[in-house]
Amino acid sequence: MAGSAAAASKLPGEGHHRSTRRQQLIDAAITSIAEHGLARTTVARVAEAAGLSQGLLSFYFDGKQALLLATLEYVESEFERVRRTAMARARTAPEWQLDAIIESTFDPTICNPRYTAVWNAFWGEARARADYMRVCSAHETAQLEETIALFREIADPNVDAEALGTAFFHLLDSIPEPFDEVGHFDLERAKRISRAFLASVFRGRFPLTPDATTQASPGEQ
Amino acid sequence: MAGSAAAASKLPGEGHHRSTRRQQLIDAAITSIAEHGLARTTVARVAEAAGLSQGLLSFYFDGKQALLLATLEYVESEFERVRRTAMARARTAPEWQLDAIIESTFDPTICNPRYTAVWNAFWGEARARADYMRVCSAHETAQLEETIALFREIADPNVDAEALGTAFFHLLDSIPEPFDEVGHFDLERAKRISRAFLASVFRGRFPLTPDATTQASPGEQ
DNA sequence: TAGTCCAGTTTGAACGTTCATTCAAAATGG
DNA sequence: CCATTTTGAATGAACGTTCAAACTGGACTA
Repeated sequence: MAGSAAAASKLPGEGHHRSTRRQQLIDAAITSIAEHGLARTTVARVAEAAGLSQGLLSFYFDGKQALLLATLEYVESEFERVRRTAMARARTAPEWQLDAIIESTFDPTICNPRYTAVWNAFWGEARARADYMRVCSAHETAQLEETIALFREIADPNVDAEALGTAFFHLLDSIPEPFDEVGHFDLERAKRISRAFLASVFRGRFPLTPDATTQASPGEQ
Repeated sequence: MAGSAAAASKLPGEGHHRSTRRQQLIDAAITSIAEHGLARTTVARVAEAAGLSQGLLSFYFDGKQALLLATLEYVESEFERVRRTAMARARTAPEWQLDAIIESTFDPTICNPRYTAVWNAFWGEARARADYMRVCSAHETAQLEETIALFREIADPNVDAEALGTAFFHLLDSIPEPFDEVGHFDLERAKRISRAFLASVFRGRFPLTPDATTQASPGEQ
């Protein structure tokens, strides 16, 4: 029966291709932003990058601004997803959680010129647009506090966990920035610097070694 | 003869008001960018903020883009000027130089919503515009290397001066970012965190005490 | 099976808006 | 009186959105 679960629930533009097309347009928006910047990203350019006509953008999104916001939200969700996955896989000890943060931050899935260009471009306009600011600042606040919490678990009482954690957060947040300057960014170098930071600040706890018996406090010589 | 050193050297639009008007337009551009963002900064808005007619912009600058680039260069030069002044005044020991960097970075002359909004907005578009990128990346590179050099002078051999210096640089660079989020930013808190970072990383050398033997410097306890 | 129908999808040109630039004319002031 | 400065409306280019028309493919009928 019900030959048409489809027909019954179908609003205009709600066919099975809908989410595919939306993602296609988001990918095209990312391409355009990475290639031409946010200011020069036009409906025509997005449509061209997607291989679709201009009119489709307003068919699948409520205008250009809605697509741009969806693009920002998509990139943010990818950042979040990769990080959550890495932290869930890692041991629960704070040292390993921090290592998972490093590994996920510089995972090429999210740390690549396309995504960092998008994040950077929106961040630059976020001051002037409440909708961008909502996404950007929620993301940064959550990650900053998560990082500081881990630092608090590790830090001696005679160092300032908030200051060190904040610096570590901004280190990871900012290193990928000069991506296109050289056209290529060395992710391994970024990880090395980040780990060197932890090793310098928490001598004895870093670098990590895969031994450890119980809670995973790694050995040090 | 020579009644006019003026007339002889005067190109069109080169009267004595020229630099005043240019600065007036730059200030208006800063106002517009801080208030509406770079994307929504139009010739009309800049002219209105300056209290001048639209046509004057193209009279004193080679179009809107030239004004925007001049605005970025002006803000960058202010950053540079305040920093250079502070470092020249401070003792030459690397600890005091780092303290001067903190003090100048969070000097309200340059660390205010207007200037950070401008810097942030241009930085967001820099990937896509070579002229913005030139200014932004030269600035950041110079300051990053200067910071790392100071860290090298202080750091033990068993810590990574580059990693720590890079983190410190990005800490100072990024803290002012969420300026408009709260509409107000606590510069004293920023300085406290920055100094706490140095004290945590270089225990024994920070916090600074005004003793020391050599040259003069401001008292602080 | 072949033919018909139709909701869903796609096109792209037309439209109206916004914007930077231009420039003839007016204003300014020494 | 004239060089310099300022005005602001006109101009044309660029852009986002709209929408009538065309197209698609699966479902239904004969």
